[in-house]
Amino acid sequence: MNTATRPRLVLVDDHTMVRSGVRTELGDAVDIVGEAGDVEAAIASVTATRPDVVLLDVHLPGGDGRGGVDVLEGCRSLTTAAGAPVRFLALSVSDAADDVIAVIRAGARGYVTKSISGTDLLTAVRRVADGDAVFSPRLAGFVLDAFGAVAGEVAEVDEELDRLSVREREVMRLIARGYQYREVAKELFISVKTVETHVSSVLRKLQLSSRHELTAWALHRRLL
Amino acid sequence: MNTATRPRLVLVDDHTMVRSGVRTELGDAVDIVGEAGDVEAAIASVTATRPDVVLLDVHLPGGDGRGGVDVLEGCRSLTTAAGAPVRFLALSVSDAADDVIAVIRAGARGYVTKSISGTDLLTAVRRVADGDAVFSPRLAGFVLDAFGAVAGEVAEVDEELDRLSVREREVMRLIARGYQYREVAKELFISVKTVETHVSSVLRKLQLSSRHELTAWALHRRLL
DNA sequence: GGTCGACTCAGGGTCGACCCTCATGGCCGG
DNA sequence: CCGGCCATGAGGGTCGACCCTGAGTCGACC
Repeated sequence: MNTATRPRLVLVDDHTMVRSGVRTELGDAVDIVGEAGDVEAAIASVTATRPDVVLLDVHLPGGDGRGGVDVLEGCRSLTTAAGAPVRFLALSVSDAADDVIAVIRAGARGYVTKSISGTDLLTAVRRVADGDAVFSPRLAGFVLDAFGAVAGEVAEVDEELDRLSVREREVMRLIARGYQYREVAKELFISVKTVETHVSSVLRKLQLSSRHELTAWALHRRLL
Repeated sequence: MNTATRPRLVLVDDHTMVRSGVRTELGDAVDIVGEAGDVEAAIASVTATRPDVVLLDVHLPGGDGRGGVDVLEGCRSLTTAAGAPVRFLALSVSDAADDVIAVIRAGARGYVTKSISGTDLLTAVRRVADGDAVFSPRLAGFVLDAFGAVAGEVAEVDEELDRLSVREREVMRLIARGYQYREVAKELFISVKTVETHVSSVLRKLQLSSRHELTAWALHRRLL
């Protein structure tokens, strides 16, 4: 992702008025590829379209009644066509600590309230698409205190990550999760030898020397 | 650890009166093998005695001025003679969220305030020694919400862990962290062949088949 | 048309991970 | 005193991880 292209977006909110408002405010700057008003429809839509970013309402009907958290858990580990993870930006009327914690723990990369301006929302969407963490100022201090400074690290990740090709990123994700070469090969329908080639490139580009270091690296950057 | 034996304890608090009070209240039920009143002395004492539990004051002079957190970071990954990790129970006058979060993130297994009764403190020490997580009731909800339920899982760990010998546990910890056989051998002053033997035993006893699964296992049980 | 990068794959080599068997010595409980 | 568990370690074997060289296709860009 870079700021020149339009992020592909899925919009999840049970209020039609809110969805309409977001569409109007963001307008042509994004590509809205899906909308949903409940948990089930949201999971289906995100799985089908694999967007760059999901704008996710925290309080949502359906599922197990835990709102946006159910959606996050139903969409674990999805990736875009480019191999980047599908990222979630929580959009809520509430700034209660409990809501924030639950949705961040479930994997959201940001949290903003519905009082945000259109231009600020666009900025937030773009930053999340780029892998940054985004929080409205009054939440930032709280969240970063609780979970350690993530934001700073994430920025530098994509510099190194950008040097990898799409295919290399796919291979890297599987290797870091402990897959064997043979398993990666079967998963991606390529030969073991090709997997070796990609792994070698990844290790060289990231200046690592073994799959263990790769795992540690990915773990540290929270890419798993 | 089991409740029949007396847990070996190190007491860290800058107030002599508090240490005296703890000694009196816990009396013969524990074996106090060290005491300290500042960060440096605490690290030295814990490193030297490798107790089952460290009772740690959160606000402590010395170090980098971050109190108990400095002690925790100075004592990373220490183990007792039996191969279990040295566990820390934070003891504080404060129940401010910031204090709790900082010390838990740094690795403490529990947090109680100084208003606790002697019998309750003894229970807390024993539970921490057994690997449980312990928090005073009004903190429990907050902490578990933020960091996920840890307490339940830990109990079942030691059943499987108990089937390993002391030496096997030491080897396992290093392997799970990504050490190579050669590095483990050097670290423990034994030959590579002996490391192989121990690793084989560990994998067989835990019914795992590779170091990757071991890492995942240890990660899941939060032994790293 | 030529170059360049991404993706694909093969051959061949080194080294680490993991397994099995076997052997020694110490310590403990029967 | 002996059988058993533990820690130590050797020999020998299979297989996976990682590296280097080389090479064919395809699409993008000049």
